[in-house]
Amino acid sequence: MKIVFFGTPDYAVPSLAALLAEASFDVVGVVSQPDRPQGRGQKIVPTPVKALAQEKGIPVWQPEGLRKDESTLQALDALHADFFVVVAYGQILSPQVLAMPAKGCINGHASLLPKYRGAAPIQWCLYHGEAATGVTTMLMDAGMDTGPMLLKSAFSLPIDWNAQQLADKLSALTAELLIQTLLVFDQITPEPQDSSQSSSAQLIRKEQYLLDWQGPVHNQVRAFYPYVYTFHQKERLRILETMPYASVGAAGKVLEVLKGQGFVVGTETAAVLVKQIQPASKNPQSAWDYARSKGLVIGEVLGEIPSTPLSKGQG
RNA sequence: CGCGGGGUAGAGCAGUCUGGUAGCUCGUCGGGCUCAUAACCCGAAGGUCGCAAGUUCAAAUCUUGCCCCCGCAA
Repeated sequence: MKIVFFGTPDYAVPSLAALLAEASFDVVGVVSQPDRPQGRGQKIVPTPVKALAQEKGIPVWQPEGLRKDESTLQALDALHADFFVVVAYGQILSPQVLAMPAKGCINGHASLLPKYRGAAPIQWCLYHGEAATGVTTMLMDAGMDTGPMLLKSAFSLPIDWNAQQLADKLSALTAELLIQTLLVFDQITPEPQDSSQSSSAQLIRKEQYLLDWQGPVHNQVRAFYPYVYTFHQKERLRILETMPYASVGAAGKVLEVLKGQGFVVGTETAAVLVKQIQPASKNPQSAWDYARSKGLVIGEVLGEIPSTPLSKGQG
């Protein structure tokens, strides 16, 4: 069975690895996003999926825009694949591409469809405080995650999981479910999605990282981990870990400082115990350490955005 | 050469400008007090001050080079 794999980040790597490990599958090509400058110092690093593919000697294509890249399109068509398997690739497949493989294009999506269609299902699922989630494999069509569903795998979602933990779990689960889907593909009856039950998981915008003390603080922190930040003493302060806490107080106000544990901050609804934080330019540290060294006192209010612009390079 | 912050005891920090005994809070260990405690009191252990060279009578501190960590921006 000839397969072409489409994927880019770490999240997709277990899926590619699982396909490679299955003897009856022949991964004849890999498509990934172009390598882009990343991180401090603008270093260009290969995408994680590309790195694995190259290690295994599999040809890799990295078109800037797949739908218009004629040479890549021809090359993919010439592979005469049975399946295209797509996991977190990062580009939309045009109808021309979707029609290439003999049996179809299969996508592993990180939600229980039709809920959370789109680019960021993991984050929005956490943000809305879902009690359960899972992965879905589907036959792709031209819409955004609207194709007929093949298999699902669900589990209950612990209250203290953050996006990273959930992504790790879903990444592994996606790999398993994809293999299973491919192995029994001919026996599966695709099930159309009930679009009336659908919701969409929009791309994350940078503004969503600014903590809203009036909102679902705990869910925001874990959904957009580790990027959620607020301000304290005019400095950026990332909030890495919180837990719901039975107390009431004004949103953003420090209510208690708990020795060895952290500090409690009021929100619109209840309160949260802040456990782990990261000041700008520092390594992550416990909220208790921070409270002690910064002289955090009860009654202080977090989240006041400094009126003076941050210095160059910090904006 | 994108902008910037940082590396001092197990943890978080001060001290560096203006060179002169290595300091604070917490933790740990021992003892005491208490009905009791994450509270309080007394005491102790624990550090090549990121690495190297230089200047100096003397370097955590000044000079030069290097390593590592992180925030922003992309």
